[in-house]
Amino acid sequence: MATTIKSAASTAMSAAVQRLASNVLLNEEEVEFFEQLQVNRVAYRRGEEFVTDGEDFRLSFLIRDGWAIKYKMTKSGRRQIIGVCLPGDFIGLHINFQRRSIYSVAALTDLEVAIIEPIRILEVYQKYPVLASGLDWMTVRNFNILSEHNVSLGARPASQRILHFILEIWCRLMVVGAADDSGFRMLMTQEQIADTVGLSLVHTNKNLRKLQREGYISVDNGFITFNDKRKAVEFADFDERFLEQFQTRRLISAQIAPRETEEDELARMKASTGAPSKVAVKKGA
Amino acid sequence: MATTIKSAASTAMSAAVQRLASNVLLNEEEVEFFEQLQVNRVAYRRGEEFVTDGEDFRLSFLIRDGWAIKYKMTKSGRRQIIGVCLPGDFIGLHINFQRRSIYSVAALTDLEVAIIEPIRILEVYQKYPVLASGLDWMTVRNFNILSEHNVSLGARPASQRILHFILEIWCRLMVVGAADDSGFRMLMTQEQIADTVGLSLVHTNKNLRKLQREGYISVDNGFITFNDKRKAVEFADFDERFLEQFQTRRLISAQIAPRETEEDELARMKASTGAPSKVAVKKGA
DNA sequence: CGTTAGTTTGACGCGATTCAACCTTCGTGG
DNA sequence: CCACGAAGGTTGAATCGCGTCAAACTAACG
Repeated sequence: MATTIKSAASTAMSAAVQRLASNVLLNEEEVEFFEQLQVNRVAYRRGEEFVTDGEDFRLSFLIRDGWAIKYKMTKSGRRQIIGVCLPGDFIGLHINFQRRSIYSVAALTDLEVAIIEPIRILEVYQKYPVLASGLDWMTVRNFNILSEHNVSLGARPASQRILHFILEIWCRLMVVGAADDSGFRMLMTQEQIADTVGLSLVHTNKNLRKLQREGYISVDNGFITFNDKRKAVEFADFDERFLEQFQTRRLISAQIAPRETEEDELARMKASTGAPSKVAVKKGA
Repeated sequence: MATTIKSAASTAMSAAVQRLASNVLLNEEEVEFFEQLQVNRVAYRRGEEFVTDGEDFRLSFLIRDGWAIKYKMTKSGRRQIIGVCLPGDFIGLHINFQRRSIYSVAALTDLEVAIIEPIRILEVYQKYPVLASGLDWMTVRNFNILSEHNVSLGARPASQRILHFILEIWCRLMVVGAADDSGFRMLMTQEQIADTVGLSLVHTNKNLRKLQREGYISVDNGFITFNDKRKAVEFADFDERFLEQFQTRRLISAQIAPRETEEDELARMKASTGAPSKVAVKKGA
């Protein structure tokens, strides 16, 4: 099962392009450019820390395959995982603004990433307004994810917090084709989940078992299945609009001829999930 | 005392410009344009909710004076405050991407805001690369603030969490000149603080008192004073780099002639707190 | 001078952490 | 091929932090 998912994610179109295509209509040229961005690749092994809090951080990463975590340590030695990075996610997209990292990043699984020089991202903003719009979308979405985490950590009890997190990961994996309707393979240990939802390992375990006992999820060898999604969403107080944000649109590329007028481009951005991006009014005014 | 601070914040240069100027070198033209952006003003009264979760949200706000909160309600009726908005902060800067709001915003104090059409923000990105760079900076900083909240909520005990939050607000107020070295006027009730740090009102009160008893802060009629900032920063596990981010640079405007070459512009962006922004390479390459 | 919003404090109980033990699976080396 | 250790999962019991309930207090305001 796991193998199927993995191969699906790494064929033909990269996860990153799938992510972008879920928000914005891409043409062939854009897809090609974005794939090209990812030529410079590196692999990390499970457990490897490849960005360290406080140290130099001048290159951006784009996850092609595998999962990673962004985290910080408190002075009392507790680890708080700030974000889980899935295929198609950037790490350090806005790195232009800081010379040193203010968090650490480690590979949760064996990892395949593309290393991207910040300059190339600027190039996206200069030359590919639709792609840029997609990147901005990703930034906004990450902000929303982080906000939801805040709500969970601050105002939701243990079991809801955990289920909410599981639902979030599932949504995000769906977009890049690494989950199916029934569920997904959870690649985090309970300790890592605990450090994400701000609970102790023991308490996380007990509530995870409770969620199973009460029929919200089934766990089989790391594969999490939702028995009744509606019930789970309800119980976890999961914002359905959040879910909508991740609904991938089927329309991808090849629907629009490569060389288009500026009006077409604007139209494509308007057709994206939301209003036109900041680059939309490129020369309008 | 409060009056002094307030008048200081609303004279001559707007808080927003002060914020931008703390990261980026602005010339007169840019300052003027940005002030002009804020001509369309509205006032809200303390307690008024002017953005509602789930409803239309198509205009951006820029706080000129007063404080506001962004929050969400959970289904169990708890309120989690996602962010405190201070003078110079945008609300809905990236609104282009969502038609409806996914949080509510309410005035914490009487509020004076500028209403800005998203199109005008696009204009900033088109025509004023240095200003745009400053806006991006603000976005990144907001992300960092939210990340720190995550760490606090997930991994820090009550008293540290509260003190950390107080220090954060102090830092942010310093940038816009609404706090001094000794402390600042806290304009939130304990209930609002509680909803921000994810604790009950009672427990927040008790720990707030403990912080006073143990000599970290003094509170006099809403004015919070740090008795020993070093000790407070240490106890709250407050990231000093976070603090540095907010250190305002003295160099503002008028240092560079209004009409400059593109190289000067690039240089000014490079001189900002960090590397050049994405708009830096406008026509380079 | 009463009313309301906000602060403060004590008592009680629950939820989460911690400690401690045991179990399973899996990879590695003898 | 089995023995062993390491990593991860599971469970119970004791403890502590935090939430809830309840009541009193203070200051601001009409």
